Amino acid sequence: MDMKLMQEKCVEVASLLKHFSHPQRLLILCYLSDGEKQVTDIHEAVGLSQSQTSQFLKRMQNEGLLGLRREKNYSFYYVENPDVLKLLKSMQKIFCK
Amino acid sequence: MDMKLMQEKCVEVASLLKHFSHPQRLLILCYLSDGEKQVTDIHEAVGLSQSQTSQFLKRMQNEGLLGLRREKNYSFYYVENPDVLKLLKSMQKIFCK
DNA sequence: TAACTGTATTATAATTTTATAATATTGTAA
DNA sequence: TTACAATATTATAAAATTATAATACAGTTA
Repeated sequence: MDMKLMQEKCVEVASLLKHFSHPQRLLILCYLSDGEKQVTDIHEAVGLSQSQTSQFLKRMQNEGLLGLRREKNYSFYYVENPDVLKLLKSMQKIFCK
Repeated sequence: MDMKLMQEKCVEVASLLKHFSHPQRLLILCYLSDGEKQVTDIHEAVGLSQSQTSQFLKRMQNEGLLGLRREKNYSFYYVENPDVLKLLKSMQKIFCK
């Protein structure tokens, strides 16, 4: 792979990986890696404030990592980007064995 | 894997992944993933200033991602952390095909 | 030893991210 | 329709990161 192409890839991938670089936000992603969850469950599971959890989720949704499904007055977030899911799985193999 | 353990892992892994979250720094890591390189080569390859390249390299060395070998008046940096190397390879599979 | 090359350091400004608190919105159930 | 639960938004303060410029240092070579 040539440097020029690699550079472009790195811009794209780094902007995804920004979201992996915060402990509880990474935990959110791991938590979501086995299926959709509602906001309150997420914020209680990872120990972030409701506000910050909501902000993080929204941002990750805006940037295409997560998807959102609304039902009743719940918001269910899930990992939408398939590459992100792949990466989470392979990180679990590398770091959690 | 339980939440408590996962939380600890995420603290550790997120601090590694911080270094993946900047485009040219990620490019440095990719560039080094096929072997050691000297600083000038690195900064020319990735298009960062000499100063910033040196700062990034030093920081990644301090945090255990990179190793350093000195020869003559050159500094050769290489990926020292084997998990980082594994992750780089698996990212290349996911994002660069 | 003087000049040069490669690398590191320092200081600082600019920007981005993170954290926190307060409040707003929306749907649901009493 | 009131009250409540779930989620979102806003503003702002604090902290961390990134960028830039200037300079220092160390080894090499003329």
